[in-house]
Amino acid sequence: MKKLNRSFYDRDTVEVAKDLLGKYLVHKTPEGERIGKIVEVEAYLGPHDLAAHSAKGLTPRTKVMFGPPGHAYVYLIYGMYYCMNVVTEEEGHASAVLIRALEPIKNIQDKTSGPGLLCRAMEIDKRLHGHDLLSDEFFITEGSKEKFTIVKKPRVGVDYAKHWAKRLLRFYIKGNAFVSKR
DNA sequence: CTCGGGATGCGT
DNA sequence: CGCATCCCGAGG
Repeated sequence: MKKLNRSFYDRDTVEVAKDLLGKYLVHKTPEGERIGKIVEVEAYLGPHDLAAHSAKGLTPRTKVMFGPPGHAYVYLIYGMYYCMNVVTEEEGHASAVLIRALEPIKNIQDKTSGPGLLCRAMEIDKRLHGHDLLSDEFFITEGSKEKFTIVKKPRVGVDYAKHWAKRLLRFYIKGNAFVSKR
């Protein structure tokens, strides 16, 4: 299937987030090619978005978010899970889309309903932090041409972000069984 | 250097 | 609701 190109990611973050639904995340590991369909995402809109890591400015950790679009921003959360984001918009904009749930398509054994779980199932860890998603081992492709309704909700776990916590920046495929339960 | 807390998930 | 488990970022 056709790999998404740079210009797909170099667009408005909310548009990229919604368009990522239904696409296929592919990671080629030594054990085989792991593929999951993206069914849930969240948009993080840059340094002015108090829920975004980039709101703390350009630090060693967030440097990738400030970089060019189409790269993976992977970080460790609560000392035990990794979360994966796709960097969006032009360099310096520091926006990203968090991948929150996948529907297993190929070579996936473990659970994928949640950002930490899907990284474990896809073998995504800090080695892939900053990785270019136009590479040949880790990328996103077009999905099936199915029709679906997109549900919009507040983002999960960002109550600290004042009015930004209320914004409807979480998107998922209505009725999909693999959307995370929260 | 210390220290508080986190875009989580699971068990109670 | 508690907790695992550790890196980051702020402050001294």
